[in-house]
Amino acid sequence: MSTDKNVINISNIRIACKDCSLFQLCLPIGVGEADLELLDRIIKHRRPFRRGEHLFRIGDPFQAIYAVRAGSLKTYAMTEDGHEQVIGFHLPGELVGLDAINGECHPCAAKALETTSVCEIPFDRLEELADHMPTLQRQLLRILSKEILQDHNLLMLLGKKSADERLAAFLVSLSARFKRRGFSSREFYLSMSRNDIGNYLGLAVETVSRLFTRFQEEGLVTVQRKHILLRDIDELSLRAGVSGPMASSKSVNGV
Amino acid sequence: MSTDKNVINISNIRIACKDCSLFQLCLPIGVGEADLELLDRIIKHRRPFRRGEHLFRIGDPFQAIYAVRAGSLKTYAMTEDGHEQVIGFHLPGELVGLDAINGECHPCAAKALETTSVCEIPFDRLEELADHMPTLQRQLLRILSKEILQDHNLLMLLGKKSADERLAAFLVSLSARFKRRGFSSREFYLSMSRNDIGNYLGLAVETVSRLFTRFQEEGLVTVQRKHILLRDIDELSLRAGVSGPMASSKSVNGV
DNA sequence: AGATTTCATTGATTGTCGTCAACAAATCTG
DNA sequence: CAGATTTGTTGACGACAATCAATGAAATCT
Repeated sequence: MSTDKNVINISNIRIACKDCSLFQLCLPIGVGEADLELLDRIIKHRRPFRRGEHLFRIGDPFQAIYAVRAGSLKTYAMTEDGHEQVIGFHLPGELVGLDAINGECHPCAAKALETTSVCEIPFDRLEELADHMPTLQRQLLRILSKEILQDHNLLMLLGKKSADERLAAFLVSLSARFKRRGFSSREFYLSMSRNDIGNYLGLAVETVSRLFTRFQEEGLVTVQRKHILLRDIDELSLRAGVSGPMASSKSVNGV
Repeated sequence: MSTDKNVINISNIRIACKDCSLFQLCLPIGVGEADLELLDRIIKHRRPFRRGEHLFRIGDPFQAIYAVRAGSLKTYAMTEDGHEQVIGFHLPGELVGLDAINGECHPCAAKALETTSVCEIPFDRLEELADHMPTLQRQLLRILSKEILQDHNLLMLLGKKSADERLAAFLVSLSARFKRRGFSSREFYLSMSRNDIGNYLGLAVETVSRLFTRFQEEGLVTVQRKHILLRDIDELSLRAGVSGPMASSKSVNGV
């Protein structure tokens, strides 16, 4: 917070992929050193984005995909009537911009939630590279497929789950993602606003706020502003799955 | 309906990709005849599936993706508590099973909604083929990306839209997809049940039923069982986008 | 064909969550 | 640091859609 008063020239402190702790998260390829070197060479490191800045906006020409290096960001689209719809939150090691591959320009925007640095991967160069690297090609397909899978999970959440199930699922999911990155799975910082959370989960801000309060009253979490402490992850996981009005009354569908 | 009493040997009446009217829909690649021939060779035509039969179930080992040839099917996943969640409906020319590429087995099931024939494309063979065909590789990425984009659209629908907006959007979307395939965009047959529609749209069956009735009363559609006639597509499109309680009252967000 | 089951429609009622509104806290700005 | 703006919390109220329940219509089965 206090060390980055003066922006220094990033290009000088560029870090190679092979030395990046996130490397196996963003492109977990099984390639040799030589291939990795090639991959590394096309990747651009850009100056960090400040909170609120856009990596790209809706309609921007698609040129590159991005890997989050540090910080976090959100992607969002616009409904026809000008409403923002948060599509996802992205933590270090995650890729952004995959939904633009098909088209000419970005169908959604990416905005930094805090000071965030990313690796820019020009897509045409990546494709060229992949032409001669079957492993990379296959990896790309897997990454996109995984993204589809994640979206399907979110679809289930929005289609079936009640408000508390949604928030519980959200917290549990974040917890797992932080853990995977070596951060605490019990305690973390929510870089997104309540508004963004509600938007993402298909809930009103007020509902999110109330739920945080209720979860806290029930001893599930301790919430202090954007700081979250999960006191009972098991119970939260339970709520994320089975709960709501049906769980108590009777067998839901005979299973 | 009356001609397929005896199942005949499908392998004899196999149709080449290059002669398939759907070819440019399912794999719109810009490849030469020779490449197309290679692609065609790995594709298997299987006997048609009857209504209710599964192409694959949740947890089945992933071996192939499928292109719908005729008929239609639904894909669905299971929530933790055993509830079915319809992920999508698939018309001729659309690919199924893309969310399994990342893993070992299918995360969702695919079930025929009517008598349906598909092309089975063994994925390992497809990858081998793509290793030597950059265009195919790139095409695959684009197809997956498109799928992601579609999921995002559905996310917006489930996250923000009211019940009538959802059904309107559903009908308009189906209409466009039928049109693309050379069928009527005004008049079509809903192969899926009301239950499936509701499940897909995150609504109760009863709500779907009531909405159909209401849309009919308002002269937007004529519904007769599963047969749908769109009387006012423009108005439906309008409802699919802007409507609900906010549209009338005041500017939603200053835009 | 009749019986059984599945599917679709309609009505009555309840509950969850969104909306409106006011307030508090924090962050931004000059 | 004070004022302004954004962001988060809490309460009251109402609406939309889910649930419960009953009936009707098709489709499937024997």
